[in-house]
Amino acid sequence: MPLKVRKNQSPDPPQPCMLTHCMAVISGAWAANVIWSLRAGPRRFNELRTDIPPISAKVLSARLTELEQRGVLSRNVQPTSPPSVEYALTELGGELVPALQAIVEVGHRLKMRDEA
Amino acid sequence: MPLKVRKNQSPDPPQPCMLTHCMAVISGAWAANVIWSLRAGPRRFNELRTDIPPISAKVLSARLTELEQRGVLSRNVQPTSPPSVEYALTELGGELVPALQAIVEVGHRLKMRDEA
DNA sequence: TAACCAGGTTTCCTTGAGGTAACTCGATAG
DNA sequence: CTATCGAGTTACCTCAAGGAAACCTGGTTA
Repeated sequence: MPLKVRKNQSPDPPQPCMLTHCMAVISGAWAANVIWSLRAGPRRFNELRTDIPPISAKVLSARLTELEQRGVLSRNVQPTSPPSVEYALTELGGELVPALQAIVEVGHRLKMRDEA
Repeated sequence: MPLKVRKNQSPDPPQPCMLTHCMAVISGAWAANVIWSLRAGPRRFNELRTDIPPISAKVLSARLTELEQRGVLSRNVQPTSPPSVEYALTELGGELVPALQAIVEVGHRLKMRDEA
């Protein structure tokens, strides 16, 4: 007798793929690191580059553009000379920080565990 | 005068790359979906396949192996015939669920916002 | 005898994300 | 006049993660 496929009890009312869609917000290389770097306040392009050493200008630029379009962060050109550009988390973007924090904490404890 | 690079105020004491390391726990295609599908209880291989329709057996298998090695989920062979295999979140793995939940909520609100 | 099941593994192929390096631009400092 | 800076582009390449499809194993049922 074939095993019967149990209904998944997870309440997933709105759309089945909400998660996939929402995870896309922080997808792409270094996206989480960028958010992480901005959690204590605005940073300029080159500051982010040195915060996240192995990131290339191209990818940082791409990620910043995406995250801005998605409403996670804002881009602010200062009229200095040479003009400098400050990136900062939006209000909604800031709410991702505790989530990342939680993931870091679990990751940390998983590491503790398998070092023991 | 060159702009001075401000020190990043983010408290990042343990290691600078903790975040990168921890995010790797949920990296790989469909990893978050697998965790999400297990949040309401154990599921079998083929149940997960139908929970997450566009996933291939190969990738699901790879992801389950990784997540098990990382301590996020457990694999339990039931001595039925044919043997069936149940996957379930570990205690630590379960703690990722609220984090994913938070990301989903922000994603949802970002979507609301740019539909308006 | 043949087909089906669960739970995978293997092979092969493709694609697109990411890395590197060089270049741009306008302003300013030496 | 030329080098530097901040903030990016652009062109090019590569390679490993994923997708598709076929196959496997041991037991069961029709």
